[in-house]
Amino acid sequence: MDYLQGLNPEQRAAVEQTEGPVMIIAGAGSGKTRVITYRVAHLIRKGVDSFNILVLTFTNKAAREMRERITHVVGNEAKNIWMGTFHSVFAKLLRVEAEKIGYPSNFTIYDTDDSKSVIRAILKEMNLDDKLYSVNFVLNRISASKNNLISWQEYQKNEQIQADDFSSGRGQMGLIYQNYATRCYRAGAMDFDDLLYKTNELLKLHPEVLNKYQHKFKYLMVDEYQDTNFSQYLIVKKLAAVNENLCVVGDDAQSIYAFRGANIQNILNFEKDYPDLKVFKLEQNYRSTQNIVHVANSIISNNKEQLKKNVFSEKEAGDKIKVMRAFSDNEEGKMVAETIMQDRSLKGRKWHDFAILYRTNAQSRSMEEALRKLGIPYKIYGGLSFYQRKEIKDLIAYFRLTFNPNDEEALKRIINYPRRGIGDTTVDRIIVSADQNQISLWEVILEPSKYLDGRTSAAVGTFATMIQSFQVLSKTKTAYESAVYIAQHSGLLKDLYEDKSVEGINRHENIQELLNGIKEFSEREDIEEKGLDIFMQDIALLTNDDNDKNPDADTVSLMTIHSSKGLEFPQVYVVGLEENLFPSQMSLNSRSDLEEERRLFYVAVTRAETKLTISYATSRFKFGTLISCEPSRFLDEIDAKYLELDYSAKPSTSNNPFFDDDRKAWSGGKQADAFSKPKPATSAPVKTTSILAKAHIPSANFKPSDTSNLQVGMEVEHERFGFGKVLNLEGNKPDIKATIFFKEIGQKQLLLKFAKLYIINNIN
DNA sequence: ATACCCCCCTTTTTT
DNA sequence: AGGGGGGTAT
Repeated sequence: MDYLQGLNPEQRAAVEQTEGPVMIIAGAGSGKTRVITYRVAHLIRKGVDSFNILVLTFTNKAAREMRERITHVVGNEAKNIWMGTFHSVFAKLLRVEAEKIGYPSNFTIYDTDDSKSVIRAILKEMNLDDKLYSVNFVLNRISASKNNLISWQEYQKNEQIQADDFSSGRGQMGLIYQNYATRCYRAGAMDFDDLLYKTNELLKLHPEVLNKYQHKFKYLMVDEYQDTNFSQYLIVKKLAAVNENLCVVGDDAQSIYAFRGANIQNILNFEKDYPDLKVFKLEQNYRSTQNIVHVANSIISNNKEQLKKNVFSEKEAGDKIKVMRAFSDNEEGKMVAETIMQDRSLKGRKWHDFAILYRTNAQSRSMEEALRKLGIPYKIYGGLSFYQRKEIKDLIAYFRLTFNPNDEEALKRIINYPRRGIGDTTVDRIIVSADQNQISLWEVILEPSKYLDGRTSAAVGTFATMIQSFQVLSKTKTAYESAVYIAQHSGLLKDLYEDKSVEGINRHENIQELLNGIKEFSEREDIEEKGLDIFMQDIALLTNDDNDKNPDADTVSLMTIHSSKGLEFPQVYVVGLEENLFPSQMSLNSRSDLEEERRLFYVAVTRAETKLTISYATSRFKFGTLISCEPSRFLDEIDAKYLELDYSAKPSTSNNPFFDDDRKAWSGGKQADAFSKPKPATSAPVKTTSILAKAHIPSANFKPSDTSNLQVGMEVEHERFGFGKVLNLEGNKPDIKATIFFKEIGQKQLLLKFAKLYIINNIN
């Protein structure tokens, strides 16, 4: 039990209290992960069967790291622990039990894009105004309902909800919810929220199943408990009801997911659910200097509702917190990049000692540009995940359809990609036929001649046969063999291979990368089943940091504050501290939203170990328009004695329409108005005009020639595309397609029967 | 059926 | 600024 030696008394007490309900309030940087991992290790050392332990984390990454650290202490036993995110753990459980609630065990998991697409289709069908019923609004409303375990039936019956919807003119919401749920069910699909919602349904309708897992999971631990929603809360409560060996770990000050349905009350009220609860508070911060901890405390003290705790550091006081003012977003990036450059050589840092944190993903651009200019290597976390790329989603849609032919979103995505002559009209006809005959789209597709006319019916039939061949094949082949076969025979690989543009090559490489990933999976020795269906099972739940090829590379990290939770860096830059950006404009309407923003700021600040720099710009581009910005109210909330203001930046004349050469006005003021914004010359947004691409002006004598005898090598002029040379001709009589290289715009394909071309010469 | 152009909206955060 | 959807010419 030597691992207990490295813990402070409070940490150790929390580790050793293995029985009964336990709540650990862990301040930022207080060794929370250590405590959880050692607690699990301790359980196993004490003789608890690792199969009886369930650990729920917030990210896959956290789960992976914990498992590694536990393995370090207890060895291979760690493999048997059920450990993962709520979504992945209960997806796994649902795969086993799905049939009990009417789903196939190979159900598809719809991601947010799939959900939105379903909603779009429903709105269209119901003829609803998509301004009033915006897709985001509808999805949020459905999501919130599911997270509060309100079924569509209850939604329609609930008077309060109905009154709300009607008063906002959205009386059809209940019906939309019903249609959405029905459609997902029909498609054998669950969305993210369903994974929790349906788990609740399963445990409620099937006491024998509940009982089974209650006895399986004798010990439960939940990390980041402050971020759980009602649906998650109830699953945990039910599973723990028999043994009550439930340990939750969290920090109410770091609750930043209320927008997604997380309920901070789950942690604030935990004591009421378990009166014999043992509470441990971890208050010593081992991560940051005293100055950083003081700043963090002074920020969070502006929030009203919180659990009392006193986070302190015994490290050195450290540097003051630097506040930088820039005059534009680009300049902010430049200042950050330059100080990173300086500090690296001055203090002998590595690139990976630095992190730049921002409120919104859109802010990454100005930072990237600045880093690139100075040749600083960086890596962006979050943003578009590998699995969200179009080409990856396309190939995966083929896989999805192979294993679940009812998956309508997958079907719609690929039925005409690559192009096989099945257009929107045909797809609409298939949908109508399916509705009329009360059958699935797939059933229509299987017998196309019954519902469609000759030419389209043949194309659809070929498509169906192809998918069926994938189904047969995948039953016997490994994941890799099946995947390669499907990528080739769907025509997708060829389609991408033929695209020689930079993006096309990139897409082709991405597909190869996915196939490589599947190959690795196929070659794994620790799993028995290696079919493509197994690989597919939780692919929808993977995020991009699960696909990090080179996690140890020495690069500066860029990410949103949300995705920085749980991480730490010696030097941290928190950028964009401006009103309407941080705090976000959306949060200004309610106290609780504003408090969440403040907690977010708290999270950002507490990522820093030794040096923290905060910056803001007085103007920035938003939606392609330059706007002027005021410093964030959060800056005023920090006690000035911890701050060091750097107003040395001189506004550069380039790209700054606000700057009117009146430099005197820009010198830093006193503390009272230290953050007050210099008045710009213009207060209204300044529209920037884009440079128009020059259009080709046809020659004076331009008149379309007869192109029936057009030959490769001829030089031609097009009304809009300008001068070009014929590279290739293909196709038959009326539908001859010409590939022409135009001087001004590059290669194009034109149908001769439509294109108006003037033949200049006939060199051949 | 397809390709291109224009206009709209976006930007809060993510499993 | 950039991406997506819808409308229109090819």
